[in-house]
Amino acid sequence: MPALIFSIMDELTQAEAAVLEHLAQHIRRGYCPSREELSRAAGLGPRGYHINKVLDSLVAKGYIEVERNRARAIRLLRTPDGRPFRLETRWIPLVGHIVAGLPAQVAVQTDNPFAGEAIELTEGLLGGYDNLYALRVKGQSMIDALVNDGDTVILTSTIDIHNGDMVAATVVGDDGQESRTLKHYYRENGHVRLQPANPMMDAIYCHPSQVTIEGKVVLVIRQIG
Amino acid sequence: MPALIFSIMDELTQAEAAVLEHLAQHIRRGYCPSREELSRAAGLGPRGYHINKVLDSLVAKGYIEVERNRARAIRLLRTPDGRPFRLETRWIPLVGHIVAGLPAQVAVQTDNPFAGEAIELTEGLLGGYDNLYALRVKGQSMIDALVNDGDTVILTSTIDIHNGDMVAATVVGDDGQESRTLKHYYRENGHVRLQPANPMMDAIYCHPSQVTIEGKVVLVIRQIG
DNA sequence: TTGACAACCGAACAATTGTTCGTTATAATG
DNA sequence: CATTATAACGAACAATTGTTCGGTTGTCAA
Repeated sequence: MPALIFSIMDELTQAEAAVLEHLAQHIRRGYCPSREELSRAAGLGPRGYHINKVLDSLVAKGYIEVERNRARAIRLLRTPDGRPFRLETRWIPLVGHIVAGLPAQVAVQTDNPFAGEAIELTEGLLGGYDNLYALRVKGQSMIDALVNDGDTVILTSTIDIHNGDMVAATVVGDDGQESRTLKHYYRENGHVRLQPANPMMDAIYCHPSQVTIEGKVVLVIRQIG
Repeated sequence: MPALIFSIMDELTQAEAAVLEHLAQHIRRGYCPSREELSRAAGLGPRGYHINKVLDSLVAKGYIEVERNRARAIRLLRTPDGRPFRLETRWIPLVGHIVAGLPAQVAVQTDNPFAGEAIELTEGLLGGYDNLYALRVKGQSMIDALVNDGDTVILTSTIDIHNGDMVAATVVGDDGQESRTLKHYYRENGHVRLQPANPMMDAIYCHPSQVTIEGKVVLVIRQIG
């Protein structure tokens, strides 16, 4: 889901925009600037403490929050362009691979759950899910799910699966052979329908006992180049 | 690309871990805590300024940077689990849609280039590219590129395209009909080969004059559920 | 011009916050 | 047990930083 639209924005004076820009840059590099630094940034002289007026205005317009009588205690809520300024990212552990047919080779869990590789993602991509982990796809066995070799799949191990969810499932075929696929899951009168994402492919029908759900697919990422 | 491996980590004392955790939480919520707050968080009494020892140790271990004689001037470099703590995300403007066959309907540019929808992504996903924009895929015309209805494609308008790059290209057919596709681009002896990502599909060959490159595809994102 | 008003400057003040230093407590070591 | 070292505490101090207030400048309207 893309972000909200912030086209309705209060106008910013030149000083206000300068202060916001300086704030954003400084905070990204570590911590909040003092009012004197901000004052300089706004072109208000070395100790022009008129900066409070500017800050008050920015508070009124909803861009920042200021804690009174505390040093460098300004919270940046939105950047000059009006977008929310958040510091919310999450590291998703990459726990293994999905290989053609084979059961997923889930990496050994060390004592530190974050010891291995991981991917940093913005909260906005993760849809509020918890218990997330990532698998790297090896080979082209998932092409019917529109997932290519090298793609990264983010899954949640949350247990409740609803009809229509895309899941990583292990299917035991009639010949006893196991295979793992990414499919849309439908539970319907006594059997399980696994529907490929590619509408040109046919669904698989099987008995519930043949299917083990590994997790629900939340996100697929394909980095190119 | 997943992040580096941080399995080699200095051990943290309980106090150090507590301080780091408190720092991370506080900074995520806006700004850096003072040493007194940190002291409490580490269980070191209301004004136990032994906190400096803990901070020095964390500096030595590379977790934080401290600016001397400045209030709340602590830079968090890594979270307690050893992962880099960065605040680097970018908002990619969603400028329009790719619709089956039709030329991309690029949204009207307002005076504010960030007025419309946008997607916040971590730098790690963007591979250092600049001039990025996002297109939302409508319909299933890109399935041969393993891109589904609803997927988001991130492109860079950087002009230099190399052989093998995945590009958004507009192709003028022999009948004069325009169509837009996502394909791998190869320039080879006098003609252009556009190779679908799906290895089961065939390439398209055409004359350079028939092809207009819109941009290079950097990332494909599919949000599910 | 004159008055009202807002923007801007600078200095004094007050509060917070970081630093230093001496002391006490606890643990380790012989 | 004595000794040493380290951790912890708290108060005094110093530096930074936020706040207030009086003043200057400039603009606009009457």
